[in-house]
Amino acid sequence: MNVGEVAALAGVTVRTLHHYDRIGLLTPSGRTAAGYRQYAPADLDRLHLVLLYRELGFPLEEVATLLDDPSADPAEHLRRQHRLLRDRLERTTAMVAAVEKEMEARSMGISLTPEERFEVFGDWLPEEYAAEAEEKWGGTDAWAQSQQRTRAMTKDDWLRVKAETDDVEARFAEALRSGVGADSAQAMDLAEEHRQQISRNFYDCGYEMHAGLGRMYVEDERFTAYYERIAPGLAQFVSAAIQANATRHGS
Amino acid sequence: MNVGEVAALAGVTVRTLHHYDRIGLLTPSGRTAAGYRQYAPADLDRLHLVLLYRELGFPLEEVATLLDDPSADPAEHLRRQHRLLRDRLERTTAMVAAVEKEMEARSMGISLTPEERFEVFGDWLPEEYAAEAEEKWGGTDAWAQSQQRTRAMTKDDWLRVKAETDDVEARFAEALRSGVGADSAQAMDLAEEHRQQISRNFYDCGYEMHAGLGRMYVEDERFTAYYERIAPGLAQFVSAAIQANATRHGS
DNA sequence: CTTGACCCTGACGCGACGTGAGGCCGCAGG
DNA sequence: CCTGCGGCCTCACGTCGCGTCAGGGTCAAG
Repeated sequence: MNVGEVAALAGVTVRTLHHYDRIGLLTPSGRTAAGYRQYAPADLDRLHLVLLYRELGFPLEEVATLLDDPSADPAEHLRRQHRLLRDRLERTTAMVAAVEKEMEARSMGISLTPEERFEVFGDWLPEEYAAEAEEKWGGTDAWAQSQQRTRAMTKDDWLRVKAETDDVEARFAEALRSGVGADSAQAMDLAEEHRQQISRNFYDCGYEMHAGLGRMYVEDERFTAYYERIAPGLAQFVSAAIQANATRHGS
Repeated sequence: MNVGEVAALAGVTVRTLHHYDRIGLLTPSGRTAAGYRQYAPADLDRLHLVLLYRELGFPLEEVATLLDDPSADPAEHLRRQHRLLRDRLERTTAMVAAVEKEMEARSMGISLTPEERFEVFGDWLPEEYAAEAEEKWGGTDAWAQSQQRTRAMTKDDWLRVKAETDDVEARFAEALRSGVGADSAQAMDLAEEHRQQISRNFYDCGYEMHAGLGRMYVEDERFTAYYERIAPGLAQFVSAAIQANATRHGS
């Protein structure tokens, strides 16, 4: 098959295929004497995967690394795409619910708080993150462990975990409001609880790794945003408390 | 509220807010003496709408026109967003189903045809299109009519329409395969049937408007892709048949 | 042997920001 | 009082995923 046919079949432009060829994401397996690109069935398979990952928000470069990973067979890709699509489904459902909630509220003359309204944008444990998390930490033991455990979670498990998390976060916020320092025993104890919670629910999180996480809370804007939405200054506070706790344990 | 706080609340970067300010999409309603951006609650409302439309794939410029349209009250936006989100939900569900189908097939050692695999990318009556269609034709009578009628459709209605459409398309494909010309009576009759189908189900489609549609089938790559997926050469064929039919009626 | 559809390779443009650079607030601590 | 230090400001250039010509070869049908 030549470019035009493939483009029509897959619903993309010819230019897109040229682009994928040039960046090495999808090189047609053959060329005619005149230089025409010739796509084999295997190329179509690959294109299919590419388009799905693209749709899910992966940058093309990462799609390439995913597809060129020799340790990932086709079934692996299907499973991953299935997971990501279901995440997306969940997120979209949540957004629909949020809009319906707002419509309801409007029709009753009530108005929601800003926090309520942006809720769905803040609760980004969603696909966008799933994609990136995998790039950053995919392949690490922690990641594998986390994947394994979360896959085994039922909806109830998940709600329990969420409740636990919310609880610690709320108590962090309270500590912050009450004015105690991030290096106070109270704050450090909360940090320790946070660490153990992660270890229990996701992956073995040692002090060093926990400290790394803490740093991320202030360096990655989205994590910062997550904590700032709970209370202004909370990202810094939690991060500092985690460092203090790690230091306390290390010394 | 200043930029940082708003950014944290909404889960976007400060730079994004700067950008929205510069392009006039979201201008903070005030500035301090020092030039600091000051966001009022109304600005947050607007930001919320912006982010939802953005998430739904609208280009920012179009978001601006949507939001600045004085004839669109907040409830209107909510309804539209609700609609678009539900479209997205449907599409994602279809994609999940497609992946599951492929997993099933793999596990049974069967392999799908390329057409089957790209199906979900071809059946783009989805959000992506909804967004664009509204930009191109929003405000025209045809669009309004179509909106009104499709809103009133039940799921069964929709399936019936889809079946009708598939039928005519299949007969077009058959005509093409049988080798009759696009200007044959057979082809023109099919074109006429196509026109009446649109008139019945969507909006009054006169010969001139139909000819315009036909042109689009070959000029817009995605329409072309849609027909090419049914049979190679079908986009041209249908388009030509429509022109011929319009000419026949006009002369 | 022409014609028209399809293919090629540059190369520039664009949308939606990311990412510094260089410099001005503003307020807590010495 | 001034000195940090985080937050804010405005350029301004960089990036990603293509869109869109420009200039030219290719191929099947008539």
